[in-house]
Amino acid sequence: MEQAITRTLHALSDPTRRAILQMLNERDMTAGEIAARFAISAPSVSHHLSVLKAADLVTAERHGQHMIYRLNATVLQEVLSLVMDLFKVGADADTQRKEGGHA
Amino acid sequence: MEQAITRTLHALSDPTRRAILQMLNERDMTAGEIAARFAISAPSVSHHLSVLKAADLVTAERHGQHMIYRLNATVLQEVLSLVMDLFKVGADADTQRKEGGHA
DNA sequence: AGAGTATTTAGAAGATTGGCTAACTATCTA
DNA sequence: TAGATAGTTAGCCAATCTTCTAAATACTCT
Repeated sequence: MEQAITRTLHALSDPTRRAILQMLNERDMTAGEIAARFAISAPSVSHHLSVLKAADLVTAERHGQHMIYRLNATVLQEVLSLVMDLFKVGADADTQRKEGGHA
Repeated sequence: MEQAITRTLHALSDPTRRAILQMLNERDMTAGEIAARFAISAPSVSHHLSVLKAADLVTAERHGQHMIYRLNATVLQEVLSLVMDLFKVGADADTQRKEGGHA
């Protein structure tokens, strides 16, 4: 669980991966469509996608020749909420906790 | 700004650094007090503190022989909010980009 | 079955990270 | 001024990260 947070935050700490997540937030995309929007090679993008998948931030589904990637918005939201909760950020800790019961 | 998010998320992606932030969320502490709670060496803790300081997640103030570290809760909250906003998780992608104005 | 397209896996180079010990700087106290 | 204490900086090493090219796998179409 602690491990999961580490994996998720690490996945989010890379600008390319965040850009991928933002693209997927607009719409589902194939690996090729995603790769086409970056200067780095397709295998590198594929690797980033596997990191995001390992962190459960995206899901992948094969459609014929294509792999369709989809944002796992729930997990992203949960982890960020969890981190916020973890630190009870903000001077007013009780304001933070009211919304806390999510998972 | 994009760079700042990367630095902050990277700083948060290490379990030791998150533990330090949680400790500082309870109360301000000296470098020595923090170091004493970990199995790793004092120089290693000092390095983690410098990473957190570079990410503006903590501030440091000298008090005589001691360095007192303090959580910068505002920055932590802002960055996490920013990331949530960035992906506007769970919401319609339509509203997503409009609310960019935060910090 | 064979050719072509989409994507991943393998293996390697180069950069970065996180840990260590040793040495340095800064401050306090005698 | 010298010695002790607190913390950081420097230099090193092993592990991990990001990227690449080349090769393998998965699927479609003829």
